[in-house]
Amino acid sequence: MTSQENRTKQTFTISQLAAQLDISPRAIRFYEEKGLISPRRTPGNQRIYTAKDRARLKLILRGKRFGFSLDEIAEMIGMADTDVDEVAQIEKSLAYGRRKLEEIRDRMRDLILLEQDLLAVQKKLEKRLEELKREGKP
Amino acid sequence: MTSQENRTKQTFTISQLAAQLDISPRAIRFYEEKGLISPRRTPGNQRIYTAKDRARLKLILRGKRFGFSLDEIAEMIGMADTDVDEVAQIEKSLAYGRRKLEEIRDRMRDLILLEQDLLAVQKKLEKRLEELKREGKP
DNA sequence: AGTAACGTTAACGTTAACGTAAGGTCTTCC
DNA sequence: GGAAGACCTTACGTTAACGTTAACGTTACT
Repeated sequence: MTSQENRTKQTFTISQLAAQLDISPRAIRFYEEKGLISPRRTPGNQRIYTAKDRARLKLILRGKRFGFSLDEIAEMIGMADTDVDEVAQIEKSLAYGRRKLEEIRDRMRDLILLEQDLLAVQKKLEKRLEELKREGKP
Repeated sequence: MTSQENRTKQTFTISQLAAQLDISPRAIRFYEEKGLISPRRTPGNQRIYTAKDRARLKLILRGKRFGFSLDEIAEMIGMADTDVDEVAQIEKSLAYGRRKLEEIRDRMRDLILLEQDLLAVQKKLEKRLEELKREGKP
Protein backbone atom coordinates (compact mmCIF):
# COMPACT_ATOMS: atom_id res chain seq x y z
CA MET A 1 0.00 0.00 0.00
CA THR A 2 1.52 3.25 -1.13
CA SER A 3 -0.01 5.62 1.38
CA GLN A 4 -3.73 6.40 1.26
CA GLU A 5 -5.01 2.92 0.45
CA ASN A 6 -7.55 1.62 2.90
CA ARG A 7 -9.88 -0.96 1.34
CA THR A 8 -13.00 0.42 2.99
CA LYS A 9 -12.32 4.05 2.12
CA GLN A 10 -11.76 3.60 -1.60
CA THR A 11 -12.01 6.89 -3.42
CA PHE A 12 -12.00 7.80 -7.07
CA THR A 13 -11.21 10.71 -9.32
CA ILE A 14 -13.84 11.98 -11.64
CA SER A 15 -12.49 10.25 -14.73
CA GLN A 16 -12.06 6.96 -12.93
CA LEU A 17 -15.66 7.06 -11.87
CA ALA A 18 -16.76 8.15 -15.30
CA ALA A 19 -14.99 5.18 -16.86
CA GLN A 20 -16.55 2.78 -14.37
CA LEU A 21 -20.03 4.03 -15.01
CA ASP A 22 -19.52 4.57 -18.70
CA ILE A 23 -20.49 8.22 -18.73
CA SER A 24 -18.49 11.40 -19.28
CA PRO A 25 -16.83 13.46 -16.57
CA ARG A 26 -18.85 16.34 -17.88
CA ALA A 27 -22.04 14.44 -17.13
CA ILE A 28 -20.92 13.88 -13.55
CA ARG A 29 -20.10 17.55 -13.10
CA PHE A 30 -23.44 18.37 -14.60
CA TYR A 31 -25.23 16.23 -12.02
CA GLU A 32 -23.35 18.14 -9.37
CA GLU A 33 -24.46 21.47 -10.84
CA LYS A 34 -27.99 20.15 -10.57
CA GLY A 35 -27.46 19.32 -6.92
CA LEU A 36 -27.57 15.56 -7.27
CA ILE A 37 -24.19 14.89 -5.69
CA SER A 38 -21.68 16.91 -3.72
CA PRO A 39 -18.34 15.17 -3.48
CA ARG A 40 -15.60 16.47 -1.26
CA ARG A 41 -12.56 18.23 -2.68
CA THR A 42 -8.84 17.90 -2.27
CA PRO A 43 -6.90 20.89 -0.90
CA GLY A 44 -6.20 21.58 -4.56
CA ASN A 45 -9.94 21.76 -5.30
CA GLN A 46 -10.24 18.49 -7.18
CA ARG A 47 -13.24 16.25 -6.64
CA ILE A 48 -12.94 13.01 -4.72
CA TYR A 49 -15.68 10.41 -4.89
CA THR A 50 -16.37 7.78 -2.27
CA ALA A 51 -18.17 4.48 -2.66
CA LYS A 52 -21.29 6.24 -1.44
CA ASP A 53 -21.02 8.82 -4.17
CA ARG A 54 -20.67 6.00 -6.63
CA ALA A 55 -23.80 4.32 -5.34
CA ARG A 56 -25.69 7.56 -5.63
CA LEU A 57 -24.54 7.99 -9.20
CA LYS A 58 -25.71 4.51 -10.00
CA LEU A 59 -29.09 5.37 -8.56
CA ILE A 60 -29.20 8.46 -10.73
CA LEU A 61 -28.37 6.47 -13.83
CA ARG A 62 -30.98 3.90 -12.98
CA GLY A 63 -33.58 6.58 -12.59
CA LYS A 64 -32.55 8.07 -15.89
CA ARG A 65 -32.86 4.78 -17.67
CA PHE A 66 -36.50 4.80 -16.69
CA GLY A 67 -37.13 8.19 -18.09
CA PHE A 68 -37.07 10.15 -14.88
CA SER A 69 -35.71 13.66 -15.33
CA LEU A 70 -32.80 14.86 -13.26
CA ASP A 71 -35.09 17.22 -11.42
CA GLU A 72 -37.36 14.33 -10.51
CA ILE A 73 -34.44 12.28 -9.34
CA ALA A 74 -33.19 15.18 -7.28
CA GLU A 75 -36.51 15.26 -5.46
CA MET A 76 -36.62 11.52 -4.99
CA ILE A 77 -33.31 11.38 -3.23
CA GLY A 78 -34.04 14.42 -1.16
CA MET A 79 -31.62 17.05 -2.30
CA ALA A 80 -33.89 19.71 -3.64
CA ASP A 81 -34.87 23.07 -2.16
CA THR A 82 -32.02 23.03 0.29
CA ASP A 83 -33.04 26.46 1.41
CA VAL A 84 -36.19 25.50 3.26
CA ASP A 85 -35.92 23.97 6.71
CA GLU A 86 -34.77 20.42 6.93
CA VAL A 87 -37.81 18.79 8.48
CA ALA A 88 -40.11 20.16 5.83
CA GLN A 89 -37.67 19.17 3.13
CA ILE A 90 -37.33 15.63 4.40
CA GLU A 91 -41.07 15.21 4.65
CA LYS A 92 -41.44 16.49 1.16
CA SER A 93 -38.87 14.05 -0.14
CA LEU A 94 -40.49 11.21 1.72
CA ALA A 95 -43.83 11.94 0.17
CA TYR A 96 -42.26 12.33 -3.24
CA GLY A 97 -40.40 9.08 -2.85
CA ARG A 98 -43.56 7.24 -1.91
CA ARG A 99 -45.29 8.49 -5.00
CA LYS A 100 -42.35 7.42 -7.09
CA LEU A 101 -42.40 3.98 -5.55
CA GLU A 102 -45.99 3.60 -6.61
CA GLU A 103 -44.98 4.78 -10.03
CA ILE A 104 -42.29 2.14 -10.12
CA ARG A 105 -44.80 -0.56 -9.37
CA ASP A 106 -46.96 0.73 -12.17
CA ARG A 107 -43.97 0.60 -14.41
CA MET A 108 -43.36 -3.01 -13.57
CA ARG A 109 -46.74 -3.88 -14.98
CA ASP A 110 -46.19 -1.51 -17.85
CA LEU A 111 -42.88 -3.08 -18.69
CA ILE A 112 -44.55 -6.44 -18.96
CA LEU A 113 -47.05 -4.92 -21.36
CA LEU A 114 -44.25 -3.44 -23.42
CA GLU A 115 -42.64 -6.83 -23.59
CA GLN A 116 -45.86 -8.35 -24.83
CA ASP A 117 -46.30 -5.61 -27.38
CA LEU A 118 -42.85 -6.20 -28.73
CA LEU A 119 -43.39 -9.93 -28.83
CA ALA A 120 -46.53 -9.32 -30.85
CA VAL A 121 -44.64 -7.08 -33.24
CA GLN A 122 -42.01 -9.77 -33.62
CA LYS A 123 -44.59 -12.38 -34.48
CA LYS A 124 -46.07 -10.17 -37.14
CA LEU A 125 -42.69 -9.42 -38.61
CA GLU A 126 -41.81 -13.09 -38.74
CA LYS A 127 -45.07 -13.90 -40.41
CA ARG A 128 -44.60 -11.18 -43.00
CA LEU A 129 -41.09 -12.41 -43.62
CA GLU A 130 -42.28 -15.93 -44.33
CA GLU A 131 -44.86 -14.64 -46.76
CA LEU A 132 -42.24 -12.68 -48.62
CA LYS A 133 -39.95 -15.67 -48.80
CA ARG A 134 -42.76 -17.86 -50.10
CA GLU A 135 -43.44 -15.26 -52.78
CA GLY A 136 -39.78 -15.09 -53.69
CA LYS A 137 -39.20 -18.82 -54.30
CA PRO A 138 -42.50 -20.66 -54.62
CA MET B 1 -76.36 3.90 -35.15
CA THR B 2 -76.32 7.17 -37.05
CA SER B 3 -74.34 6.19 -40.12
CA GLN B 4 -70.65 5.37 -39.87
CA GLU B 5 -70.81 3.63 -36.51
CA ASN B 6 -69.54 0.10 -36.66
CA ARG B 7 -68.31 -1.06 -33.24
CA THR B 8 -65.24 -2.76 -34.69
CA LYS B 9 -64.17 0.09 -36.95
CA GLN B 10 -64.09 2.85 -34.39
CA THR B 11 -62.03 5.76 -35.61
CA PHE B 12 -60.82 8.93 -33.95
CA THR B 13 -59.74 12.41 -34.82
CA ILE B 14 -56.36 13.60 -33.70
CA SER B 15 -57.63 15.58 -30.77
CA GLN B 16 -59.86 12.77 -29.57
CA LEU B 17 -56.91 10.46 -29.53
CA ALA B 18 -54.72 13.06 -27.91
CA ALA B 19 -57.22 13.49 -25.12
CA GLN B 20 -57.49 9.75 -24.61
CA LEU B 21 -53.75 9.29 -24.35
CA ASP B 22 -53.16 12.53 -22.50
CA ILE B 23 -50.71 13.96 -24.98
CA SER B 24 -50.91 16.89 -27.39
CA PRO B 25 -52.04 16.67 -30.99
CA ARG B 26 -48.72 18.21 -31.87
CA ALA B 27 -46.94 15.26 -30.26
CA ILE B 28 -48.95 12.84 -32.37
CA ARG B 29 -48.12 14.73 -35.55
CA PHE B 30 -44.52 14.77 -34.47
CA TYR B 31 -44.49 11.00 -34.16
CA GLU B 32 -45.86 10.85 -37.65
CA GLU B 33 -43.11 13.12 -38.96
CA LYS B 34 -40.68 10.69 -37.38
CA GLY B 35 -42.32 7.82 -39.22
CA LEU B 36 -43.80 6.11 -36.19
CA ILE B 37 -47.38 6.11 -37.43
CA SER B 38 -49.11 6.80 -40.71
CA PRO B 39 -52.84 7.24 -40.28
CA ARG B 40 -55.13 7.45 -43.26
CA ARG B 41 -56.67 10.74 -44.31
CA THR B 42 -60.14 11.93 -45.18
CA PRO B 43 -60.74 13.28 -48.68
CA GLY B 44 -60.24 16.65 -47.02
CA ASN B 45 -56.77 15.62 -45.83
CA GLN B 46 -57.56 15.22 -42.17
CA ARG B 47 -56.05 12.38 -40.19
CA ILE B 48 -58.19 9.44 -39.10
CA TYR B 49 -56.96 7.04 -36.47
CA THR B 50 -58.10 3.46 -36.05
CA ALA B 51 -57.89 1.25 -32.97
CA LYS B 52 -54.67 -0.13 -34.38
CA ASP B 53 -53.17 3.30 -34.59
CA ARG B 54 -54.19 3.83 -31.02
CA ALA B 55 -52.47 0.64 -29.93
CA ARG B 56 -49.35 1.67 -31.73
CA LEU B 57 -49.36 5.03 -30.03
CA LYS B 58 -49.69 3.32 -26.70
CA LEU B 59 -46.69 1.22 -27.53
CA ILE B 60 -44.75 4.35 -28.41
CA LEU B 61 -45.67 6.00 -25.15
CA ARG B 62 -44.72 2.92 -23.22
CA GLY B 63 -41.36 2.84 -24.91
CA LYS B 64 -40.86 6.49 -24.15
CA ARG B 65 -41.62 5.99 -20.49
CA PHE B 66 -38.68 3.65 -20.35
CA GLY B 67 -36.31 6.13 -21.85
CA PHE B 68 -36.22 4.75 -25.38
CA SER B 69 -35.76 7.47 -27.96
CA LEU B 70 -38.24 7.84 -30.77
CA ASP B 71 -35.61 6.67 -33.23
CA GLU B 72 -35.10 3.52 -31.20
CA ILE B 73 -38.81 2.91 -31.04
CA ALA B 74 -39.06 3.40 -34.78
CA GLU B 75 -36.55 0.62 -35.28
CA MET B 76 -38.22 -1.65 -32.78
CA ILE B 77 -41.54 -1.58 -34.51
CA GLY B 78 -40.05 -1.89 -37.93
CA MET B 79 -40.70 1.41 -39.61
CA ALA B 80 -37.21 2.70 -40.25
CA ASP B 81 -35.25 2.99 -43.46
CA THR B 82 -38.28 2.42 -45.60
CA ASP B 83 -36.11 2.88 -48.67
CA VAL B 84 -34.21 -0.40 -48.45
CA ASP B 85 -35.88 -3.62 -49.61
CA GLU B 86 -38.49 -5.04 -47.35
CA VAL B 87 -36.94 -8.37 -46.50
CA ALA B 88 -33.74 -6.74 -45.32
CA GLN B 89 -35.69 -4.17 -43.40
CA ILE B 90 -37.81 -6.76 -41.67
CA GLU B 91 -34.82 -8.81 -40.72
CA LYS B 92 -33.15 -5.75 -39.33
CA SER B 93 -36.18 -4.92 -37.26
CA LEU B 94 -36.43 -8.45 -36.01
CA ALA B 95 -32.84 -8.42 -34.84
CA TYR B 96 -33.29 -5.02 -33.30
CA GLY B 97 -36.43 -6.12 -31.54
CA ARG B 98 -34.74 -9.15 -30.10
CA ARG B 99 -31.98 -7.02 -28.68
CA LYS B 100 -34.53 -4.71 -27.19
CA LEU B 101 -36.36 -7.59 -25.62
CA GLU B 102 -33.19 -8.62 -23.87
CA GLU B 103 -32.77 -5.05 -22.77
CA ILE B 104 -36.26 -5.13 -21.36
CA ARG B 105 -35.46 -8.17 -19.29
CA ASP B 106 -32.39 -6.42 -17.97
CA ARG B 107 -34.54 -3.50 -17.09
CA MET B 108 -36.89 -5.67 -15.12
CA ARG B 109 -34.04 -6.57 -12.82
CA ASP B 110 -32.84 -3.01 -12.86
CA LEU B 111 -36.23 -1.73 -11.90
CA ILE B 112 -36.22 -3.96 -8.87
CA LEU B 113 -32.84 -2.52 -7.91
CA LEU B 114 -34.17 0.98 -8.31
CA GLU B 115 -37.04 0.10 -6.05
CA GLN B 116 -34.65 -1.18 -3.42
CA ASP B 117 -32.50 1.91 -3.72
CA LEU B 118 -35.47 4.12 -3.19
CA LEU B 119 -36.63 2.07 -0.25
CA ALA B 120 -33.20 2.48 1.28
CA VAL B 121 -33.35 6.23 0.72
CA GLN B 122 -36.75 6.29 2.38
CA LYS B 123 -35.46 4.46 5.43
CA LYS B 124 -32.63 6.91 5.82
CA LEU B 125 -34.91 9.86 5.47
CA GLU B 126 -37.28 8.47 8.05
CA LYS B 127 -34.46 7.86 10.45
CA ARG B 128 -33.12 11.38 10.01
CA LEU B 129 -36.59 12.74 10.51
CA GLU B 130 -36.98 10.95 13.83
CA GLU B 131 -33.65 12.27 15.00
CA LEU B 132 -34.66 15.80 14.16
CA LYS B 133 -37.95 15.41 15.99
CA ARG B 134 -36.22 14.04 19.05
CA GLU B 135 -33.92 17.06 19.01
CA GLY B 136 -36.82 19.43 18.65
CA LYS B 137 -38.87 18.21 21.64
CA PRO B 138 -36.76 16.09 23.96
C1' DA C 1 12.00 21.17 -11.61
C1' DG C 2 10.01 20.19 -15.84
C1' DT C 3 6.34 18.18 -18.20
C1' DA C 4 2.57 15.04 -19.38
C1' DA C 5 -1.70 13.77 -17.89
C1' DC C 6 -5.45 15.02 -15.58
C1' DG C 7 -8.45 18.42 -13.22
C1' DT C 8 -10.97 23.09 -12.85
C1' DT C 9 -14.43 26.74 -14.31
C1' DA C 10 -16.83 29.40 -17.84
C1' DA C 11 -19.19 29.82 -21.80
C1' DC C 12 -21.07 28.69 -25.96
C1' DG C 13 -22.92 24.72 -29.16
C1' DT C 14 -25.95 20.71 -30.08
C1' DT C 15 -29.81 17.48 -30.26
C1' DA C 16 -34.25 15.45 -29.21
C1' DA C 17 -38.89 16.30 -28.40
C1' DC C 18 -41.97 18.85 -28.53
C1' DG C 19 -44.54 24.09 -27.84
C1' DT C 20 -46.33 27.96 -30.06
C1' DA C 21 -47.83 31.23 -33.39
C1' DA C 22 -49.41 32.34 -38.10
C1' DG C 23 -52.17 31.70 -41.81
C1' DG C 24 -54.98 28.83 -44.35
C1' DT C 25 -58.60 24.71 -45.02
C1' DC C 26 -62.54 21.40 -43.50
C1' DT C 27 -66.56 20.17 -41.08
C1' DT C 28 -70.51 20.96 -38.74
C1' DC C 29 -74.48 23.14 -37.29
C1' DC C 30 -77.85 26.44 -37.49
C1' DG D 1 -74.40 29.68 -46.80
C1' DG D 2 -71.79 31.51 -43.36
C1' DA D 3 -69.71 31.43 -38.89
C1' DA D 4 -67.49 28.64 -35.22
C1' DG D 5 -64.47 25.41 -34.24
C1' DA D 6 -61.34 21.74 -35.34
C1' DC D 7 -57.70 20.52 -38.51
C1' DC D 8 -53.80 21.39 -41.77
C1' DT D 9 -48.75 22.82 -42.80
C1' DT D 10 -44.72 25.73 -42.05
C1' DA D 11 -41.47 27.61 -39.34
C1' DC D 12 -39.35 29.39 -35.56
C1' DG D 13 -38.82 29.01 -30.18
C1' DT D 14 -37.79 26.31 -25.96
C1' DT D 15 -35.86 23.09 -22.61
C1' DA D 16 -33.14 19.32 -20.76
C1' DA D 17 -28.91 17.08 -20.86
C1' DC D 18 -25.09 17.07 -21.97
C1' DG D 19 -20.70 18.01 -25.73
C1' DT D 20 -17.05 20.98 -26.91
C1' DT D 21 -13.64 24.20 -26.85
C1' DA D 22 -10.62 27.51 -24.26
C1' DA D 23 -7.63 28.97 -20.80
C1' DC D 24 -5.73 27.80 -16.80
C1' DG D 25 -4.45 25.11 -12.24
C1' DT D 26 -2.92 20.41 -9.98
C1' DT D 27 -0.64 15.88 -9.52
C1' DA D 28 2.45 12.37 -10.54
C1' DC D 29 6.66 10.93 -12.28
C1' DT D 30 11.24 11.10 -13.57
